[in-house]
Order: sequence, then C-alpha cells, then structure tokens
Amino acid sequence: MTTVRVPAGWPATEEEARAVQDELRRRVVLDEPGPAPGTGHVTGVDVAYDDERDVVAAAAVVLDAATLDVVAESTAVGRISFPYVPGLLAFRELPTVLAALDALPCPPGLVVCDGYGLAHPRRFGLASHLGVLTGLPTIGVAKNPFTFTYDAPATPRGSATPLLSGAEQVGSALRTQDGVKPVFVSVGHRTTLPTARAHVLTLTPKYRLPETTRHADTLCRRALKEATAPRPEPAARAAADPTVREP
DNA sequence: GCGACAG
DNA sequence: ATCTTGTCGC
Repeated sequence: MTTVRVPAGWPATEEEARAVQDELRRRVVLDEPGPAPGTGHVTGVDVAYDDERDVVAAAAVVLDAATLDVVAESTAVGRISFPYVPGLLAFRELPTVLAALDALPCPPGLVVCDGYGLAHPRRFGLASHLGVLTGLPTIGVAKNPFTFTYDAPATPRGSATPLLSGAEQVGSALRTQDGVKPVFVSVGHRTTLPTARAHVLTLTPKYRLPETTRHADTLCRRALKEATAPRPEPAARAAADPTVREP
C-alpha cells in the first residue's frame, strides 16, 4: 500500500476544476479500436471513503482478460482531495487511483472505471480523465444513468440501447444479465463504444457488474478499513512483537 | 427559480 | 459513497 498527498496545483474550486476539464478534454483519443476483449490484461479501479476521518482508499486489480483470474493488485490511501460534486468526480478520486496504478507490478492494459467517460456534462468524465493522464485505454461503467436518458434494453443479456444526452448518444445502456437492470457504458480514452461493450460482456459472465469492479470494490473497502483501524497500544504492540522497541 | 445529479 | 443482518426467493 502506498500513501498519497493531494497533488500540487490540484484544483481547489469548482471553477478551476471545470477549466481543467475543458482544457484536458481536447486530448481524448477516440479513433483507436483499443485492446481486443478477452486478451491481455484488464484492470479495475475503485475508491472508498471515510469522509469523517478525511481518508480515501483506492484499489487497482489486474485480471487476465481471458480467464478473469487476478494476476496483480495494489492499493493506495490518502486525504480526500475534493468534495463530491456531480460532474467533478475525477478530482475526488484520481490522485489515489493514480497512486494505486503506479504501484502495480505489471502493465494494466485496459482500465475499467466506476462511473463515466464521455457520458459527462462536458464530455470528460472520470474514465476519460484517467485515460488522458495515464495514456491508457479506459472505459467507464456506471450503475446509474446520471442525467442521461435511455430506453430499456431487451431482456436478454447483451442487449443494448443508446444512452442519450438529448439527441446525442454518449454511451450505452447494456444488459449484462438476463432481465437485470442494465449498466451504463461509455468510452473513456483510446477505444470505441462497441469495443467497450464487448469488454463489459466479457467481464460479466455471472454478475451484473464487471469482475474488475467487483474485485476493486472489495479491495479498496478492505484497504480503507485497515487504514482507519484503531492503532494498537504501544504496550500491546511490544507484547505482540518483542523485537520492536518503542522510543 | 427549483430540482436532479457518476461515486 | 455510506448507514447495515438477516432474510425471502430462485
């Protein structure tokens, strides 16, 4: 586990954060097919908070895309860098997520984020932001439609309908299990929407949410719990480990 | 002006 | 996101 501070120059106000988005959005790459689903590595990232103690924990879990086996994982903890503001989620989550990705022992491949990419008020959600900062292909998978609209996909797993911002398609509502509420998929960086949907279907053989996010969710919650766990008394620590001498 | 609003 | 155990159902 690594520890993170809020990066120097990180936006302090909503106005600054929106200006950063308007600047960085121009660097999103949308004309690459991206990694083929079922090959190489796929990495899930997620974050858990303790607002009371001002602690945030992030996890990155790398899966073998063909077998969905976990091949590597890492965590990072830090201080909360921004309040939750719809449309500015990246400024709250990214510093710790970047630290967790940096701590991985292998290349992450495609990164699957909790939330949105292009489906965003300024077309620059968390997944796109992470992609631009790291250069990695990214997609967003959200559990709610945010401010967007959609028609219910047909019942079978794999059915999809457009996720709309007015008349503009910003993503897909994708049914990942028969008759279960869809997830909301959007492109982050360096891939396409059909490819993003194919990745999500590959990652959901059994549950509604991708295996990547399920693993990352479990791991970041555990990391948060450990980071906020009460410290053992010095005497108890000395008793538990006689090789430790307290100054 | 009011309400809604990824995690 | 988070508060939170057992429980009803396939």
